Amino acid sequence: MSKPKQVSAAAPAKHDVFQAIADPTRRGLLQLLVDEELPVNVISGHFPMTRTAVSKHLRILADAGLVRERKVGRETRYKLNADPLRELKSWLAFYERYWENKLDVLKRLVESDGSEQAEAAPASLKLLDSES
Amino acid sequence: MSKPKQVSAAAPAKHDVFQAIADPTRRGLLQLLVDEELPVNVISGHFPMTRTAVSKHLRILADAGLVRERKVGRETRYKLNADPLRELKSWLAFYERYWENKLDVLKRLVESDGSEQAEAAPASLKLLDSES
DNA sequence: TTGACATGAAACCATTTGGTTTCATATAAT
DNA sequence: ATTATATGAAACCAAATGGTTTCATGTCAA
Repeated sequence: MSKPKQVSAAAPAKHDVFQAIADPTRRGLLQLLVDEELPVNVISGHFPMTRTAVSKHLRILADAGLVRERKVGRETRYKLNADPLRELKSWLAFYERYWENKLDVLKRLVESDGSEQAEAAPASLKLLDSES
Repeated sequence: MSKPKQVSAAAPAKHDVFQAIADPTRRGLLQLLVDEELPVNVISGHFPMTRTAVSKHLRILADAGLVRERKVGRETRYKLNADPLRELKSWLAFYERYWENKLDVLKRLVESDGSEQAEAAPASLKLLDSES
């Protein structure tokens, strides 16, 4: 009886987000549903495959929490739920410092010889806030 | 006339980065190689599978450009190359507004003065708690 | 030179994946 | 009440995936 009603957060994530976004069709689905809630019928019209196939992709996305479904009459409408992408973001964040090579250059500069003048740094320093 | 034909030449990406990071073992590999260049032998010691299996994962990562290999004597050493993750980052960036803007949802709600329909308010407010 | 070590390639296998077609069910429309 | 629509579930299938074992090759050490 007690239907937990799927509140917020804590998505069970039977399919993890990494796997969910691995498929290009699925990424296309996310993009399509980014600001519109659409029924399966309409959604599948955008992809070169069966409605059933699209439906299965939607299920995988739903399992990963990336999409929310809502029954309206005889149709099921889906819309994006970007929340689980936060996990991706935090995973990515860890690696960001490893592609900002300029940052490493600066770091080496600062760490390896602190005795020298720090005046050479300004140009490099700008790179530190690279991202908005 | 001379077709630009993939100017960058840096990212052949036979395997795309989305698929490459979909596998947990592969993500583990990236983490392991984050600041150390290691030979296959040592790398495989960290995973519960055959050296050959690890080697194949490394190949997939290499194909996606996420790892660089270098032959040293009779061993092949691998190290992280985070650069291709930029693609992921930019893909993600597009979706960021769809989770950051939950604040905006509230803002819109408050600003519209709720004169039309206030029933949605409590549900929306709940979404705010999902903060990392 | 001979033998041990490090590795990738190949052949093989079980499971998962992405897709299809067919069928059942619930809701809308006539 | 009957028919049409929207959808998911099931059964099925080919290809990809993740793994294994075996083998060949190149390099280091004795």
